[in-house]
Amino acid sequence: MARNLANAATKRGASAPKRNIRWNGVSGLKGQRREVILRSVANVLRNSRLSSLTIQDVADELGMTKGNLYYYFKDKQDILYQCHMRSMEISLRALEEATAKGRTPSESLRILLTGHIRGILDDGFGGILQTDLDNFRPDQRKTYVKKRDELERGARGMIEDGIRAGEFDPVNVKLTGFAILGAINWIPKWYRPTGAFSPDTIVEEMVNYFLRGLQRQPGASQKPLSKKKRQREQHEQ
Amino acid sequence: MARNLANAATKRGASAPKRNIRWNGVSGLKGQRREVILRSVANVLRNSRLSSLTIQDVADELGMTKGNLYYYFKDKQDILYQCHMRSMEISLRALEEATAKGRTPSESLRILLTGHIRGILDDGFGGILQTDLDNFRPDQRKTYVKKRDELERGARGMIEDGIRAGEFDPVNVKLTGFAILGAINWIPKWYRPTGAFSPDTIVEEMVNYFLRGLQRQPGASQKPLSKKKRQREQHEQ
DNA sequence: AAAGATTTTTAACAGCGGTTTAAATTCAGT
DNA sequence: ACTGAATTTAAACCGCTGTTAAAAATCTTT
Repeated sequence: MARNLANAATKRGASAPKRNIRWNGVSGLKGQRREVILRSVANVLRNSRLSSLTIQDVADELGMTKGNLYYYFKDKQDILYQCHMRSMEISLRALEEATAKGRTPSESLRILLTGHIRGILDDGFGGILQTDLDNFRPDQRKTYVKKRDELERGARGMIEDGIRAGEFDPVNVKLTGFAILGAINWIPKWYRPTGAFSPDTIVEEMVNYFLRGLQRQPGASQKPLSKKKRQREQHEQ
Repeated sequence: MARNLANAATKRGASAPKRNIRWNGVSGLKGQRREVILRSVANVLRNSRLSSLTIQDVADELGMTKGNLYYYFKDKQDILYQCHMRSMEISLRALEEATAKGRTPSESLRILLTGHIRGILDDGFGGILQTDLDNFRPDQRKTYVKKRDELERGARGMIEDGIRAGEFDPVNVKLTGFAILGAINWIPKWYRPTGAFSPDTIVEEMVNYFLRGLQRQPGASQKPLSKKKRQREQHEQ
């Protein structure tokens, strides 16, 4: 019964029991198992809804006792936080790829949004986005919000670039960004892996729609962009 | 101390204490107070986040004890359900207005989305949308989902009409509908009444963006709409 | 002022779910 | 096989929060 986690962890990597690292490092054995647990949370998240995400559920999914989870994580909040970060990292990778040189704003934005959506659909951490950050510890919230802002700023930057380049209509960058990212964040609410729409279809169709709304209309009036008045931030959580 | 609710209820309507109806009707005294309570939930929802929406909070907001709430509602679930319905009714009113005769699809859709967003921003029940329907009683869920589907079908219908009329691009109606409504449902996550954006601005900017993404591009290829293959429903909650 | 219904409070209950602790088990290395 | 470290379990704890029941207070009517 004590092999469950180990089994899960080494399921893919043959049966080689050779483990030379034993300490508590990021990539140590304990660290690996932490990842297994987090992936398991993602699984639970896929099926049941967030409101019923209980420590017990996660333990059941793994076939271990809930007490054991506290050997790997400080508390539930910590687990949730880690999930948030995993999810965010995937999206930030997409941002990185998107901001590579030599792309038009449309191309960049398409890559970013595609990667962002795929991350939500594929890795299963999407559902975590519904959680609010209220019971994060200050440092956790700070770290997470920083990265989230990075993502949002990235998306907004591309929209701005597109407007400046005359490729996009002069929309309100911030609100349009909220609209796009909000629509994406909402996906886990209706998406079901067994449903009618494949991730490919969803990505294709949604990203197309998002971009079409930005594309400059030939007959549109050219409003002068950027009055440069830094509007106060409106974004609590 | 027993006047709190009454005070709140009659705050606006002068100090006339005449109450001829006493029974438990929809519009009876008890019914009126129920509305006051629900509005109070909306207030709590505006400030704190949903995860911390506790019966105690609601009672505090009203200046009464939590036990008293059970004189007006069966249980917490019931309260939440009522909030859902209030919120939905507002949106359905917008749908009704939007589907009046003699409007183009764009016009209809604009009215619907405007009313829907305004409802979320103004009445304060928007935050309730984050809740999942898991712990609804079957009948509650059925009733609510029926109305929600009505709203979604309404929106989709307008998109379809627009495509048929050559006014909109031939998008995937369902997914585009998810995108639009999802973006709207997400609004309570970032909107703050004291923030930089007024409801007017938000409505204006978002609805414009949503419609621009639908508008037929002059050079776009005309895909034949409606293969009529009823795709399986993908929408659990 | 009294009676009866309505409304509110008080206080206690109950269960769920996160957390802790110590004991038991497993594992790696000798 | 033995030892100590790493891992897991079992069981209990505990606080929070929804809920209930009965008593107290208030209001309405006569």
